[in-house]
Amino acid sequence: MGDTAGTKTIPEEGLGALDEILGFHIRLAHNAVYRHFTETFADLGLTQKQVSVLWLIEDSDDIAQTDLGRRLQIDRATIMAIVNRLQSRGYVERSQSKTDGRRQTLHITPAGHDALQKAWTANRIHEEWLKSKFTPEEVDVLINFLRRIHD
Amino acid sequence: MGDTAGTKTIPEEGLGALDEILGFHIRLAHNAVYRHFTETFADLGLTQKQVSVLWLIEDSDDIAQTDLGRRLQIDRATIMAIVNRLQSRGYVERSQSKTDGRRQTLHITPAGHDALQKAWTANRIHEEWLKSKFTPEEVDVLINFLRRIHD
DNA sequence: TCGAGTTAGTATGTTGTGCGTACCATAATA
DNA sequence: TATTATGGTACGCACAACATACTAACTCGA
Repeated sequence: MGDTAGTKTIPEEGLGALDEILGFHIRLAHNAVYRHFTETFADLGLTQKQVSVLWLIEDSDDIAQTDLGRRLQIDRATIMAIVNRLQSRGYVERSQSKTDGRRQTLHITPAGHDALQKAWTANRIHEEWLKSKFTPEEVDVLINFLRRIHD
Repeated sequence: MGDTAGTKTIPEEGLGALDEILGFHIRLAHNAVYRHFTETFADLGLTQKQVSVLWLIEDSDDIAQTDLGRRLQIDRATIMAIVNRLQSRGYVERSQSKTDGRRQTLHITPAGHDALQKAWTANRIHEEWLKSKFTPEEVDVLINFLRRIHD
C-alpha cells in the first residue's frame, strides 16, 4: 500500500477535473439508473429501450417504426433491431399499412400487454427508488432541466 | 385527437405516460449528450468512456484497473476491454506494480497525452454546448441532483 | 505458518445498442 | 414520366455491460 512516503499519490476517491464536467455526471447518473433498472427488471428480462418502445406502441396503436424512432430519438436501423427482438418474443406484431404501402404498423400482442403490466409494476418500484432522492419540487425541476437537453 | 379522418389516431408528438418518468428523461438526455459527444469527438475517434478512463489515468498515474473501475463505476471485465482498446491504440501502457504482484499499474504514453490534449479541446466545445442550455446556477443545481443519483 | 478466503487481472462468450451502408418497394414531386 | 424522398430491411462493425471461469498473488485467522 502507498505508505507514508510521498511516492504513491493515488488520489483516494476524487474524480479530479472530471467532477466539473456536466456530461460526465449525466453519464454516471444514467449508468446508475441503468443498473438499477436492470436489477428491477431482471425477472422480465426487458431493457429500458424495449420497455419504452413497447409502451409507446401500446400507447399509439398502429404506429410505424419511423415515428417510433422519431419520438424516442432512435436510429432507423436501431429501432428495427429493437422491434425485431420484441417481435421474436411475441410481444409485438407487424402488419401492412392500408394507407401507405411502405409502412408497417405495429401493435401489441396479448403477451406483450401482459409483459407491459408487469413492467408497469417494476417501473413503479424503479421510479420510487429514483424519485426518493428528491422532493417532488426537485423532480419537476430536474425533469425540466433534462427536457432542455433532449428537446 | 383523430378529429379529421377519424381512423388514424396517432398522437402527433407526445410521449404519453412516458413523459412523467424521470428515468426516461435521463435516458433521453443521456442519449442526446452521447450523440453530440460522438459528433464532437469524431475526429479523435474516442468514446466518452475511453476519454474518461484516459483522463483518470493521467490524473492518477500508476492507478490500477480496479480503482479505475471503482471510481467510474465500471465492471472489472468492462474496464479491461476499455483499457485493452486504449492500449492497442498505444495510448496507455501497463506495468507490474512493485508493491502488489496482482496489480497492473497504468500510465499514459506520449501519444495518449496528445490525444488527451485534443480531447480537452473537443470537450470544451461539447461542454459549452451542453451548459449553454443553463445558467451557471442551474448547472450547479443540476450537477448536484445528478450526484445524488450516482453517489 | 499453513490453509482458506479474498482480490486483481485475464480470457471467453452473450446480449443489446448505435450507426453506417446498401438495397428495394412505394410514395410524392417537379 | 422521371426523379427524388421515404420506410423498411439486411448486413456488418464497434462498444459496452455483464456472467463465468480460471490463475496468480495477497491477507488473515487458527
